[in-house]
Amino acid sequence: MEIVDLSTLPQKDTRYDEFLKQVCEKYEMDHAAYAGMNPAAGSIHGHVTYSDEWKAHYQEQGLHLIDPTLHMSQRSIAPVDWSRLERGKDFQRVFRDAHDFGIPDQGITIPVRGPYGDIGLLSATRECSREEWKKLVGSVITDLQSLAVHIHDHVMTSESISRMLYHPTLSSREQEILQWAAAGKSQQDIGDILSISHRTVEVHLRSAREKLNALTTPQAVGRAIGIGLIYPG
Amino acid sequence: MEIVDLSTLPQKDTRYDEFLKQVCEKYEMDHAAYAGMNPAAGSIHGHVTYSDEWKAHYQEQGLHLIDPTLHMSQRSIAPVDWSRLERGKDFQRVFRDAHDFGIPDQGITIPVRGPYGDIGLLSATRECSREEWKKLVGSVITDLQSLAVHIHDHVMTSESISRMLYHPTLSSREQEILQWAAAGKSQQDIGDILSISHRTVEVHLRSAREKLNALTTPQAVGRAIGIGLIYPG
DNA sequence: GAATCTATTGGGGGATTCCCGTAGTTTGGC
DNA sequence: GCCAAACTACGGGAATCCCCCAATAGATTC
Repeated sequence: MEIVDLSTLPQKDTRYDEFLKQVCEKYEMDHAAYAGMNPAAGSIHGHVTYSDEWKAHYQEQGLHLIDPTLHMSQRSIAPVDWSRLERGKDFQRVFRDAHDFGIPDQGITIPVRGPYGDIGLLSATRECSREEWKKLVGSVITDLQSLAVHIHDHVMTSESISRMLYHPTLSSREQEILQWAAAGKSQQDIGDILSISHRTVEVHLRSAREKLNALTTPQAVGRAIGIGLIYPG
Repeated sequence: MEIVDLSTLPQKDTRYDEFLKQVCEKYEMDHAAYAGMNPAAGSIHGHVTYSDEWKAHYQEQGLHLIDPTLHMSQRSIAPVDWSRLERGKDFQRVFRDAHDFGIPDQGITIPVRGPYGDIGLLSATRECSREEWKKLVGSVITDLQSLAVHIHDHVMTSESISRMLYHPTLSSREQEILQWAAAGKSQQDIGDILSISHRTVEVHLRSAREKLNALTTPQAVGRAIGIGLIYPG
């Protein structure tokens, strides 16, 4: 996974940073962050109101690989209050570091999903008492959900980023062969079915794995199904 | 695609119908409808406040195959006002029929996506002037977005739906290991992660394949994702 | 015409999966 | 208490997958 800090791009679009700042002000938050990711394409990109030092540290340390807020988002639909995250090793690591940069572990993340396996996350943090936080969240969560959809939709439909993040396209042969693999056929079977060498089948499977950023065929099949390139066989 | 009317099931859960009715009342709508679909698994299920006659007609005619509100939802993240739908052949067909059953073509559909490729749609309609409708939508859309997430999350995690769709149930260990396989881990990797022998991992994968009636692990992963037992890793 | 991409086939070899067993412990239900 | 099922663990051997390499033909692009 590679991190792309959208604010450093040449076609930098300051509207998003501005947008996040406004979110902070309007909803009385310390920080707001948007992250978009596409596991199949293997990319993460984002806008944050955090300090540049934290951004640099986060990227240097590869914290995106263990960030529990990112992991959570891969399986949740509903907003997740950080207090409900599992207090594991990764959590300790990320939030201990975050604390050193003045970022509290009191926050909320709202995931939204797009049609191409893309995931958008809108997070907001605030340092205050637990009671105060609960009350705040209750009063702004529906607005934040709406904003999360809005910003993710906006980012994904913008030309510059969508080209980077769009789900990979398999060649018709790759798609065909992956479909047979999902149907439980071995490489030899597929070769016989398509009247080609099982060697060739393996080549196509490999390139399909590469395009889907998958380490194994099972993972490739899973991702292809997840983004609708093939169907469960 | 097969349609399942959740309200006709023996384990019928009237809370959803009740919920939709309340949505109508609270937000001054004529009708509200929830539809959940999983293109990968090829299923559609739903709750509606429409008349039984319309439900029957809809299913008999197979209107779900051409319903533009369903099609739209497969590629959109943001809410879609029906006035923005393409006025094509399918639109004419569905909404002409709908009109005969007292359902207006003024409505809005809010799509939400889950981690398994599942899509939830919350729709609401109201017969009134264009100005009135615009004003109404503006004032309730954020609430509806929030409700859409809520109901879809609820339906997808409810026991009844998963039982209804006849899913083989994997043991927690099998599910866990299959999830790691979908994440691209080898049997040896998984054994190391879970601190068990890679032989044992293979046993669990085998029984998972048997339960899913799959010939290979890729097929098992695909099916498990298709029916929502695991998510693409 | 050259370069690039895709589809195709092949060899060799190591890594991995998969199927055939056996067997002890735990867990939950009857 | 008993039984079925799940979970754990181990091993041999065959099948399969996966990765390295190279090579040809056709289509498209520059």
